[in-house]
Amino acid sequence: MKERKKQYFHPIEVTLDVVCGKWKGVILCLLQEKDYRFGELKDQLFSVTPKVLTQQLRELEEDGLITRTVYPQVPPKVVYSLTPYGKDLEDTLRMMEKWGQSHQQKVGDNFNEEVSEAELS
Amino acid sequence: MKERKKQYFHPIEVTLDVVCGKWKGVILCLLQEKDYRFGELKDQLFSVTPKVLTQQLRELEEDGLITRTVYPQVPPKVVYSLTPYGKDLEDTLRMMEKWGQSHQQKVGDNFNEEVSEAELS
DNA sequence: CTGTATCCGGGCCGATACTG
DNA sequence: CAGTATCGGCCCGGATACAG
Repeated sequence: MKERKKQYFHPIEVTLDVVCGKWKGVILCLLQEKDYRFGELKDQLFSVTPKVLTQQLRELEEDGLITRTVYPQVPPKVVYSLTPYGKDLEDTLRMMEKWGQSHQQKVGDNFNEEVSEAELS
Repeated sequence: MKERKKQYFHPIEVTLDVVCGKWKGVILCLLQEKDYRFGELKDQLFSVTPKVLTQQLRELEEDGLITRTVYPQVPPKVVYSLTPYGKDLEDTLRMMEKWGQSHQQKVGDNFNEEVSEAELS
């Protein structure tokens, strides 16, 4: 899977190592609000494939941020929720969210300008 | 270089997109303290190659987090410093740093518990 | 509903050598 | 001192199909 045995020079690398996956940030933000089932997450994330979603969730689980609860029934039901360590990230995530909003606004003009696809020649 | 035309589902993706490079977190943390010259950063990061360091710095610059100031002299001198947007990340980075410390600590404790748990019974 | 199994392309990042 | 240039490996993440 994902090897995480490296030596860190700085504590922030630990956090980044754990949070830097294509969908992990959003997943963690969603789970701050409430627990989610696998399919609900898939719907929220819209364009994620089940394989990749499973990967991201497994890694978050291995890193101790979320728990996976299986309800033995048909059809199956699996609920993902935050561990205390995952909840400890809430304030951090909110700050990242805020910064992202303001930064996107700043760069937002650039993004909007290239909405027209007739750009490259 | 690095294409950043994607559509974001969530503001946090902007922040992660900008901060998630192999050395970007540490670089930003260092620059919170003081400005750095290229060689100083290279020394601090220890195992980074000049090519990769340049890449990371260029991307941070493109994203508006840092500025690159060239002093026209021989030998050359280039100083990297934070923009206001980069400075706005300070609190966020500190929180990530703190969480990283405690999480790393937690994993350390688990290891210790596994070894010493037999002594308690 | 909640996943696996396979295949695969791209880009991140490193090693090494060279330059103004 | 502060970078480029070139080559290449690895792994992340997507597409698609299948399964309990």
